[in-house]
Amino acid sequence: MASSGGNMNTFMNSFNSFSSSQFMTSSFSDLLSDNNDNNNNNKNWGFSDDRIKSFPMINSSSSPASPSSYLAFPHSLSPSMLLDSPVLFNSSNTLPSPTTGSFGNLNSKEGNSRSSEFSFQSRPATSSSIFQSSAPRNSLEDLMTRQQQTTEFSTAKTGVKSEVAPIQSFSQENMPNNPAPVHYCQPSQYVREQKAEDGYNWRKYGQKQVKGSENPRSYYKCTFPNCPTKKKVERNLDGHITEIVYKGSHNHPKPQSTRRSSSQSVQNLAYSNLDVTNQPNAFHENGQRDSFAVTDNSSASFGDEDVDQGSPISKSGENEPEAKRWKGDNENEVISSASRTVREPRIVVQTTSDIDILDDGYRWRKYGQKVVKGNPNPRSYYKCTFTGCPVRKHVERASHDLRAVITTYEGKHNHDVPAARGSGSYAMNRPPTGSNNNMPVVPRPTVLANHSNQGMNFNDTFFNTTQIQPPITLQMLQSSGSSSYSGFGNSSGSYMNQMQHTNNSKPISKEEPKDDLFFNSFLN
DNA sequence: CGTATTTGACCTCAG
DNA sequence: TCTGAGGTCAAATAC
Repeated sequence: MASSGGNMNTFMNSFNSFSSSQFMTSSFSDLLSDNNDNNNNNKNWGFSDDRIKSFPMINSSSSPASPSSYLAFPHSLSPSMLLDSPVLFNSSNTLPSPTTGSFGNLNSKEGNSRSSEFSFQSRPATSSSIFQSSAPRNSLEDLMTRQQQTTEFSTAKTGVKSEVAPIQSFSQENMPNNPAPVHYCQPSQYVREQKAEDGYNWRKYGQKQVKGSENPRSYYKCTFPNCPTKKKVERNLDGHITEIVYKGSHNHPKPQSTRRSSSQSVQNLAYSNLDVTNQPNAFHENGQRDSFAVTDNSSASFGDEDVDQGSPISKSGENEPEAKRWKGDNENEVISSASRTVREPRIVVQTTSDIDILDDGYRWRKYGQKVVKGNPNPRSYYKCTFTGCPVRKHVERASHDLRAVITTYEGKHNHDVPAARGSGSYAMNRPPTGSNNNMPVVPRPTVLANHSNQGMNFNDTFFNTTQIQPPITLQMLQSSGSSSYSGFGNSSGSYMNQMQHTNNSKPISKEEPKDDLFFNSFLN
């Protein structure tokens, strides 16, 4: 925790600003409650390396990621749902979003022919307009100011000044009622669309065969001028994305144009149309304002999913030694956003954040907790509070890295993302664009996970997503969202307590007997 | 013809 | 210091 304290602080600062204006306390509490367990401070998160990968994807054959899989989804399921789904993308976000990955990522060149397009091309104009229009104009500035006012944190590890944790928001695509028809593109077609998968435009700048994996890894950069965000995508032989890792955070809003044109000019146009002022969330890694420090939270297009994975909340200091490797260290592998590859000092954003778990946009009710073998950290179990929704998830921190959080989803939501509590606006995760800018958004899992696991055995059914999250995040959330929380410095234990507190305090529907059964079934 | 992708070489860093 | 692996560059190529 200490190591990431700086980051958390940063994030918190941002968060605080949010809380005052845009955030709903209730939302926070929800978040908090959801993440309670995540707060564990244990340092040992015994995850295998595999699990740690940022975006664990899905099996190619049945993975949601595959175009075919998507096609299989009922129309009733919006892309957002998919996104929401647990796929952590995330980090990545990024996943259920799966991958937060992003659907785009789904489009793989390899293995896919261009003939088919698989992408969510059109986003309902309505939704986008709705969300984006409401953002407060000065929110960004306000936020910045607050950040400055807030105490500066330095990252313990690096000693670097606190970085701002970019907040992500979810895109409208997650919005329920999203009328926009989902267009599934054939793999081949979406090749170029791929950039848009997560709502941003990407340019591939490299590909390499990674040792130990037969899957080629592709490297992408955000095409937005001066945007440091990068992502690497691994696809299996079938062309399905198996892993997506985002690095850095976007310093600009997502392009609004629904159709991602491959041409740069078009992209620029789209960007230019965005009202940057509405992107308050922009955080600078240094905690300073930057001309472009705006994080696109909003965008959510799809997703959310993607969530921004690319725009992770926190980041690990660029200088942070630990955060530097996204490869080698299993601990940081998934997580780490700042890799040595990052040459720009500014890139400090990590792919995922602790918050992810919290904010997949859905409401969760904790129905169990258990310490599983191999990981001293308790695993919380949550159930979607939406009536009739069978989705469950459990969250735990990696034993080896507090920042890494593994979120596993089971089933798929049979409803859209609920609106934020207490506010007429979007779910906390998906703040209205306008507001969303202000709202700290939790990055989603980067990878889109397959939601269609219902009916599977507990162990087999859940999708695992690993996220690295700055430990701070949760606390930040608590403090910002809930008045009762103590400062950052709290020990993990206190943190947990707080979390629990939150849960209890918020209105919770009665637990269903089946929950218990469910819980018991795997407990035994 | 412009833009994006491919791909081999080069760079950086951890062990 | 060397080596290997991952990440990036940039010319060539494809679209």
